[in-house]
Amino acid sequence: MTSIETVSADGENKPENGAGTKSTVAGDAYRKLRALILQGALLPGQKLKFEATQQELGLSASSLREALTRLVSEGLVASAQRRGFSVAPVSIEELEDITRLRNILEPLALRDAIEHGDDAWEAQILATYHRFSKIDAVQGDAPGIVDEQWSHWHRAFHEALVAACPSRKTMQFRSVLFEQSERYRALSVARRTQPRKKSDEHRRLMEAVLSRDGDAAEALMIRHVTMTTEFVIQALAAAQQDDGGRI
Amino acid sequence: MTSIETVSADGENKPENGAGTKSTVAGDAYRKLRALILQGALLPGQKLKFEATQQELGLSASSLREALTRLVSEGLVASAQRRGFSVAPVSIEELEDITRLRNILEPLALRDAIEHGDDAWEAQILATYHRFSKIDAVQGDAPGIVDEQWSHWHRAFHEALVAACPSRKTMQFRSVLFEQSERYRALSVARRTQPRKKSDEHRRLMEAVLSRDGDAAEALMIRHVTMTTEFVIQALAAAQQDDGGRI
DNA sequence: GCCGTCAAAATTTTCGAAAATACGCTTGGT
DNA sequence: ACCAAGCGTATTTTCGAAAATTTTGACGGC
Repeated sequence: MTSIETVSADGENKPENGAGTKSTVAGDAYRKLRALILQGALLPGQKLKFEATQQELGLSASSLREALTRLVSEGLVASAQRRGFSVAPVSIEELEDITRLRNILEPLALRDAIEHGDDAWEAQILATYHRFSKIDAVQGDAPGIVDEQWSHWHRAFHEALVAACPSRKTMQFRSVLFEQSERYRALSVARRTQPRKKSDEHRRLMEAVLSRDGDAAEALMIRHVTMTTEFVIQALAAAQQDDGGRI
Repeated sequence: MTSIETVSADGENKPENGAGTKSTVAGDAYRKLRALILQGALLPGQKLKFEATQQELGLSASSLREALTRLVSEGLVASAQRRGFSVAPVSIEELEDITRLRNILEPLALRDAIEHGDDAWEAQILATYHRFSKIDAVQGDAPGIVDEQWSHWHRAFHEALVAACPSRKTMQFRSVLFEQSERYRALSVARRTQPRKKSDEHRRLMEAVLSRDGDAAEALMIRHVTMTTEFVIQALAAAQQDDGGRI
């Protein structure tokens, strides 16, 4: 048995692993579509017509269907039987639901990681934080722009924090929820009118984790997740007034 | 917007809804395969060759692929890139992982349900418990037989208990974990040598829930989940000695 | 005798077109 | 003028075969 494909987000498959990666058409489509949805390029509710989507990604119906099926089970795409697929709708209620569960699973994973983490785990946290903080510091304060690099390292950092958690299931669910949250954040960023205000939440979180202070880490994590959601809700609510609820 | 297909187990789609159900080939295959895996007819690790599986279910490669993809994301099937699919392997560690998370999510959903449940919810609990208890009382004590009816009403009862929980995400994850647990239980039943000993756990659980006693319900639920897992582990460990770990 | 290489066979993955279904529009009736 | 039914079009779903990849087995060199 070689490499079992995990259900979701394996962080990032490097373009090369040994003798050249073997990607699949359906897998590529899945990742591409996921990226488009996560960065808000495809809007919630938008219909994903086969012919158009197919052409855009350059693949056959069956493969596209496979990719979409995968996204459905991750909650990023909705499927109406025999009426095709569409980008999953968003709602403040759903975001609150996601947040509530995240506030349970993230601390759970974090405490596990703190308990089991080794030197490599610590190093990885430091490394990803470094990358993230550089980008975070530089990142343009111009609203309305979804920064791919920022998202990437933000995710990598959060992933690194909990990477030492030995529970596969917890990690899996956590990852799905994180992803869903990210979509909301991206949507709110795209609609944001005020510049983002930077914070040192991530640094403090990292420090608590590295000093193996479970209680502090949990508190900071919950605060981080909760506050992020609050900002997102504000931005979405404001945008919705202009939109007339278009998203 | 009519009916959005949910990610997993909608309990059971009735054969008729209004003007005749519209099933899809891929969806049927998905349900059929899932049933086979859950009742242990397909053994863990077993390769799911396309030609054979396709013929058995009578469908094309693409549709089968779609069904398998769905099962992968529910953790019942494993996919090795370009080397096809196989029934997800089992391990005591995984079962313990599943159990640990279930012991968090089930009580969470249960407390929510107790808080929000209305008369219809109570009625449904009573109804499904009635069906379940009848079958549970009669059920042959002969080991080695997986009773479809028992499984069905057992699941329905547990689903009914938490049905009033308003958190979609919690319900979704709970459902996935319940399903995975069921597979382990089925596998242990098939290998069980001693007759099952009946208990009144379910009745007491129901009573606590209906009397809206969250603490008692939580305690009973955790006990139920934990003890079930312990039995399963015992049976699997015993069987593994004979098998030489074949499953 | 063992290892690496190459080709045949088995298997999975992908495609492009056919079948099935839903949608919208016109038409005919009241 | 309004509704229903029927028909053509748009769209999704399914199929069966082609393409790509892995596995197997045999051969020849070391």
